[in-house]
Amino acid sequence: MHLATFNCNSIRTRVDRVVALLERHDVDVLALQETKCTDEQFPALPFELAGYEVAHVGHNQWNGVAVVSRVGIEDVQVGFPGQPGWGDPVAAEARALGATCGGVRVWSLYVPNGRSLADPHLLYKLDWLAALREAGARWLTEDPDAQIALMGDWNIAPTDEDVWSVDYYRGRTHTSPEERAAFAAVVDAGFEDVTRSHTPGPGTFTYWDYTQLAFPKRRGMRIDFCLGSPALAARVGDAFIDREERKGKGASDHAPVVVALTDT
DNA sequence: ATGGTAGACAATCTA
Repeated sequence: MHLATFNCNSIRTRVDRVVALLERHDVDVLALQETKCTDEQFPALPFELAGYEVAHVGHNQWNGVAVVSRVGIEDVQVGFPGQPGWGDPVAAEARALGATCGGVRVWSLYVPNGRSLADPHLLYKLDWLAALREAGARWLTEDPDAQIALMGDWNIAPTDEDVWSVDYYRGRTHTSPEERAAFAAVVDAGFEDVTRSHTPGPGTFTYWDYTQLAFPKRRGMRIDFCLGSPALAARVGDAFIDREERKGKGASDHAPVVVALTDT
């Protein structure tokens, strides 16, 4: 079975490319982030014609996450327990969607960006990750054998290897000790980055800014991950980053990450 | 020259 995660940066703009990558990589379950549309606006038909079901949550032009599956979608859950909100009035954003697909509890996650180290949005990001850690720890307490895949855009580069320049990101978000600690806490709760050993760095990235020719200059970050529970991690046979998808006109600023699971 | 690119939506906001 193949799992994948992709920050598509607008599903309406890129639906044909996304369906094509499902077929190109024989993907069974795809976690999408930044769909940038409401549930009504989500273009489900192209996925259904390709044999997939879709679960989506989107409130407006920002955020939006989905799970796309051809191995069933059960127990769809919008948001995780304790997920902090944002805005005025404070409300949960469309940043987390869970669904059970082919026996795997898949979460499509779009971690808040943080914006800058002095911005309240960074505290929101840290709270959000702490709450996710608590929820994840509880899921594992309830069922230590659960196959859980926390997939998405984590907006954190966990190590210095995961950015093109340590100096460039000093004083910016994504590499601060606080953000890295928040990511490490999720790992400590029992979720392993299942992609890294199959996609070694340095210079291995999943995101490149649209500006300043960042992609051809190989100036990127590794911020998209699949964190697996022990039972899920034990099934991972391979993983890769589809860097080709970032090339050319009309690409997202992220590349998809694909994880191959062995059969149970 | 407060730049550069992309998307949603229609004056800015987000990344």
